[in-house]
Amino acid sequence: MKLPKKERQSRLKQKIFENPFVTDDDLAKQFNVSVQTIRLDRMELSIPELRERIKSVAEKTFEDEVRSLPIDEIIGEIIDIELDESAISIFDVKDEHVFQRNGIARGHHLFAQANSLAVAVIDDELALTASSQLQFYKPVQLGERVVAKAKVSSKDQRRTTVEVQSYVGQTLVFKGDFNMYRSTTQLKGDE
Amino acid sequence: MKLPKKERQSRLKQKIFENPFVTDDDLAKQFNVSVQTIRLDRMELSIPELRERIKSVAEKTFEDEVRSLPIDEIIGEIIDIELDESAISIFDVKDEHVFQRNGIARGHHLFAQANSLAVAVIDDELALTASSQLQFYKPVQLGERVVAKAKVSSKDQRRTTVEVQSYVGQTLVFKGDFNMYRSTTQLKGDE
DNA sequence: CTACTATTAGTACCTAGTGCTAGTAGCGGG
DNA sequence: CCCGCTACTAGCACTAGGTACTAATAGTAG
Repeated sequence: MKLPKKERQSRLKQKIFENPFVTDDDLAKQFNVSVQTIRLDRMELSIPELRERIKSVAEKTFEDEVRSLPIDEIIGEIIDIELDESAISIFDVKDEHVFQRNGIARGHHLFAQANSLAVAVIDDELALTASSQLQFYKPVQLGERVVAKAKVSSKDQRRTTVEVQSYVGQTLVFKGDFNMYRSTTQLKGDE
Repeated sequence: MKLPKKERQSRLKQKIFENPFVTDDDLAKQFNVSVQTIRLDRMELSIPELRERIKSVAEKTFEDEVRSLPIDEIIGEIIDIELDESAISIFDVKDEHVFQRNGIARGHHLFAQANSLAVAVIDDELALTASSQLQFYKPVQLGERVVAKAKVSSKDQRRTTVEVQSYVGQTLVFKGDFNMYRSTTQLKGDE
């Protein structure tokens, strides 16, 4: 019934990573061992206690000044924004964003960063992407930092056009033209 | 030296808003009153204790984080594939795919499903998206099942064009034309 | 003087731990 | 068969940052 130590510890690590809000007691019950064993495991794995874990998660958000902006659903970190004008975000390419076999960032992450930024820059209750044209100029590699710059290029009653250009260093790697619906009533289009 | 009650309470509120990580003890020293007074004030103002405050901040971040990450797995489930010909995948729209405020699926998930499918249908070691044109016809709602159908429409030495159409029931909700690079050598383009 | 508010003090209890000591169960080697 | 080792368990004292409650005191208004 009980797992070997190594197995338990690696699962423990995973569990806590997935849900840092879990107590030692919960874990002890899940793994069918004593609380003490869980604590020994945490020591060995250098995993801090529940409250410290929660605190560090909270500190991360809190330190981000951008948290006050209505940006709770953004891919990448917004570092500058002028509503209905322009915005800049950065996105660090990590393991989970790339193809395992060649370390190239998957396209939808670049799209997601650009599209989120296009949504964020629009100063309206609702912003949905109606259509877009994308160009992927150069593969982005693991570890690179993508800087996306959005500019509102035109605006009428219902629609706004946002141009997003993403760079790695000085190199243009991606460009997207987003045609966005605005306003409070949703008719067509997505996001 | 000591402030009147009302004044102290409004400053207390402000202090805690600015820095939710402050303890009652700290506050008591700052306002030069007893810890009990601070606690009575918090009760009257319905401000939760330190740990609860930290926890709620952490929960907010954590939910945002897990929301932006799971774009990684192969998006949608491939239910039929004929290499270099066509493919079909399904994608169920869940909580984590939609905007909280209106339950509409975020565009990059539809893009990700379509783009993954375009990559999958190509019978080559490497397939990267060079460019694409997207149309979002209708918002997709939480709980809906999106069926994406990919068709290879043209093919030459280096490039393949894949048309993907996504449906909810009989309704076309999304269309994407993907211009893909193939082969083992990577030159330009992403994914 | 009494009533009332604001404040302070102190106690028991809570959670989710740390840090420590001690004991046991199972296994391999000599 | 005992020795030593690892893994696990158990218990106790203590901690922070509280809750919930009772009681006492100071000041002020009627």
